[in-house]
Amino acid sequence: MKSSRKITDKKKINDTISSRIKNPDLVKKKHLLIAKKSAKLFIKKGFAQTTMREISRATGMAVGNLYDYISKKEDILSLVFEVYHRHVQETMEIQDNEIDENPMDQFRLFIQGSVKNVKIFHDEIHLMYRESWLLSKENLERAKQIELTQIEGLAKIIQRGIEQGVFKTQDPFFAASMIFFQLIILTMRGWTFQGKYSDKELENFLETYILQGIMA
Amino acid sequence: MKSSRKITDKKKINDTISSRIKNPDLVKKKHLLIAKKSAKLFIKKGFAQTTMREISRATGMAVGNLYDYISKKEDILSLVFEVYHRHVQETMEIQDNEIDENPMDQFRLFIQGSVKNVKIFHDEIHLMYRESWLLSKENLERAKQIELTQIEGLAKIIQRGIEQGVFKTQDPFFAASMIFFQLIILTMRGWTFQGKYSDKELENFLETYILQGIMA
DNA sequence: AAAAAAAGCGAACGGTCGTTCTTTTTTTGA
DNA sequence: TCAAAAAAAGAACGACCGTTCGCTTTTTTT
Repeated sequence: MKSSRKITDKKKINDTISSRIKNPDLVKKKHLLIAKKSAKLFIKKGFAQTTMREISRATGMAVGNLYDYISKKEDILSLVFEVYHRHVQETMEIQDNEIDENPMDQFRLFIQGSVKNVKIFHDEIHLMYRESWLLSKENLERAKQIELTQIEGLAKIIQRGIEQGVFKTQDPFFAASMIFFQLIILTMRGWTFQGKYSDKELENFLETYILQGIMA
Repeated sequence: MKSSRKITDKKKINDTISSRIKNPDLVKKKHLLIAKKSAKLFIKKGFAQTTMREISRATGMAVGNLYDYISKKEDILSLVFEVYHRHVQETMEIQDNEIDENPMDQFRLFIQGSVKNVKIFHDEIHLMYRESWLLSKENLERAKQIELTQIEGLAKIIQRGIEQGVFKTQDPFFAASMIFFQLIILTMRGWTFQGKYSDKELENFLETYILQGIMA
């Protein structure tokens, strides 16, 4: 029997990764597997330094089989970002449901939630800030957009705080951006504080410092 | 005549890069050339994605000749960092000569000087934050140490400001770290502000925001 | 000016990488 | 139950990478 597998068989389903496999549930399952296992490797060794053979070993899938689910190595990096972004957006939606609180409480809640998220996704965030520039133009644009949405959400909280006189800052979006970056500092420069402060201390310092930056 | 070039000929002069070439001035000159040209390539394509052949073309040196001045590709990354660090330390020494100012002025001077430096070395800083983790243990340790020294310098200024009642913060070193990170964030996430603010506006916002974080 | 030393050169080597190809195994459905 | 479709497998391919080696050219020394 002639093989039915030609490169031209690969489908481009909307804006997701192309795949030769027919069963969409299977594709979703394997994409998640590939993303999770690869993320660990990328974090440890970097994207460029991780080989397809290593990914094959980590996922338990043969190299040829991997290429039934992706079309190039870069697709795997996109998959990793996709999985992380999906999670972020899900937790964002939960936060959005609590809009009628007062700005101060909402702000603290946002900070605390973010700190928790940063802790959980420490490695993934580090990876994204290290290697997002390797993404294709479209995928990079999408990553930027998601970050922007998050910053704008925080800016809105600050804006309401200014209107009610509890916060004070020259520009809410600028302040939101700075706070956003301050939140991820632990991810990128953790070693600066290594051994100097306890986790609790660090969290406390961070929240106080951020607050002082926008308090009226 | 038998070639006198054996790998074992290479000298390890103290803690610098090993080289087969005898003339130290020539080594220094070529190391600088290699570092400057490679930095540009690394910034554009990343260290792992830049080939020795590209570095050869950019420097005008044959590949074999490059290896007369280094012993492995990673040495070139170290060279790039070395050149940048030397510059940073030089500008730091100038700033240290002005210790008897009042803390507020000194602080502003520090911030303005840093902003200027960040602007000049935008690409190099970006590169270092992206790829420092590829360095060998010793070189990474040295990079960390230099950053730490800078932070401690800022912390000392803040400390004096607290003693004189102009600044107020829970922990000077923590505050200094946060400020330091805020200063370089523009390098990494410049696109967040792209088209939103002018350069002058950005500088002004940044200084004001940082100041508010530690003002009494 | 000749010999020795130093510096420069680029083809060639061995290995590894991403990707493809063909075959084998498993699943599906009539 | 068995043939057709789908999925999995891994050997093979070709390109390219970092590095080396032996040679040539240039500079220095006597």
